[in-house]
Formats: sequence, C-alpha cells, structure tokens
Amino acid sequence: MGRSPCCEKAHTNKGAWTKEEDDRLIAYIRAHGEGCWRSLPKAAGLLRCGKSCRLRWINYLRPDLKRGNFTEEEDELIIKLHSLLGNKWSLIAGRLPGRTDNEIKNYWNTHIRRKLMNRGIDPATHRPINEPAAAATEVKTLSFATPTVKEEGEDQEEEKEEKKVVISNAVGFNSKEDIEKNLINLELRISLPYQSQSEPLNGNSATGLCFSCSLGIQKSKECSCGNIGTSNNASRGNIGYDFLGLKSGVLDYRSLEMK
DNA sequence: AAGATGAGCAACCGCCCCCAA
DNA sequence: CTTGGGGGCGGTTGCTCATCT
Repeated sequence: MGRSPCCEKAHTNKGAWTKEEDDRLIAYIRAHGEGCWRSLPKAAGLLRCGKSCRLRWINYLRPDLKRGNFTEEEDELIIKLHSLLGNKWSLIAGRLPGRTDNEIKNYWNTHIRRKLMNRGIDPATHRPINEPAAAATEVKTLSFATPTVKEEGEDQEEEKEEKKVVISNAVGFNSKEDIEKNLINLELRISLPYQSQSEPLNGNSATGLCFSCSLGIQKSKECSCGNIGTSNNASRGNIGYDFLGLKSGVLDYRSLEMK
C-alpha cells in the first residue's frame, strides 16, 4: 500500500522557479504566513507541488537568509558540528543563523570535504586518513541515546553496550575502560554556550536541560528534563531558537573543542 | 573557437516522523 | 491503538557556468 503523492504531479511545474512564481510565493507568505504547504500552491495560484514551494521558500526566498560566502569561522563550526552530529544538516543549519540545511550540505560536499582531505582528515570519521581502519570503524555520529537507563534482561544490556560504543567512538574513546570512565562526563564535552553566571539560559538554569535539549532537540524522545514543547523551532529557520547561543552570538567555540 | 570536463548549487525524490482523528 | 495526512530531512539528480585541452 503506497503513500498517496503529496500533490497532483500531472499539473505541476518542475525545475527552476521563475521570477513570477517567486513573487507569488513571497506575496502569499507575507500575507498569510507559512503553513499548510499542501494547499498553499493552489491558494497562491502556483502550479507547484507544496513541497517545492516549501523548499523554495526555506532555501532561497526567506528574508532572513544570509547569502554569500561562508566565513572561516563558519567553516570550522560546520566541521565541529559535523563531527558531533554527522549528516544532520538541519541541526547544523540551526546553529548557523541565515544558513539553510541544503546550503550547508552543498557546501560540505563541495568545499569542506576537500578541505578536510587536504588536511589529511577523513571527512566521514574526522580522523586522520592514515589511521588504522580498526580505530575508525563504527564512527558515525553522536548518539543521543541514554545508556544509563536501567532495564533488566540481556538484550537491554547488549543494546546499552552498543550505544556506549557508538557514543564512545564518536568522541574518541577506544577502550571499554575509557567508556566506563568517561561516559558520565559526555554532557560536559559538548557544553552549553558560555554565558555570564548571572544570566540564566533561556529561562532555564544550566542544570535544567537534559542533553538532548541542550543540543536543540527538545521534542526528542530522548528528552529527560521535561522541556518537551518549550521550543519547537529546532532547525526551522532559526526563529526564536538559540541552540548553543549562536543566534545571540554568545557561542564559545572552545566549548565545542574535540579532544 | 569549440568540445570536454568538473564544480557548484537549486531542486527533486522518497523515506521517515509526528500527530490528529 | 491504529491509521493516514502533512511536513521535514538527507541523499541524489541535473542544469548552468567556468575552466581546461
């Protein structure tokens, strides 16, 4: 049983957007705001798929987009975030005000990958290219799983162990002992942005956010601090959202330093 | 000058997740 | 609890333009 198509493809335009289409889309969203992308094309008088409209708006027409070259600081931030998050372009984009996931993804594939290769770093693992394969295996992304959950049963234990390995490899622990010793401190490795002590972070005390919330995935099922729903704008145009304090410019890059 | 090749990027595709009914 | 619609995301495609031969 296949899914119904998101729109009637037979009567929709594809390919590059014309100036007229852009104008229509901008005018409609200015008047009515974003939302209900499926019905938007018809309402706006566009022969386009709703998804296409959404993409065009988010990646190109949004007024808060920052066009132009990436700065060296942005480069380094993308590299660090990618080493932590993997190909979670939307999460990475959420940390770079004015940049879109698509833009960052393209930039990564065209510029940063090469840049890392030139430095002798494998862009997939963020480890030296000539490092023995064994040390680089399993390294994918930082898992947001919560390995400290206590459950009975062998399967649970095995799963727990797997999660530890995933996390440990992502942050560079190699032995089981390293994992046990350092697991509890993982949250400190990706610290919250530097802020003056007297300034609570978005109304939450520093201890009020769980790991997943501090990474900007408040609605994650991994959330353990009860902040679900308090900020649902992760990777949605950086509006009203302040992961790592980037939006307000208080990010301390040093806090993202990988070993 | 013209064709071949590569880089950059906008746009599409299809899968997945969330949530309301 | 189940189901299906809506929207989001990552991967991929294909077009355009620049550079090379």
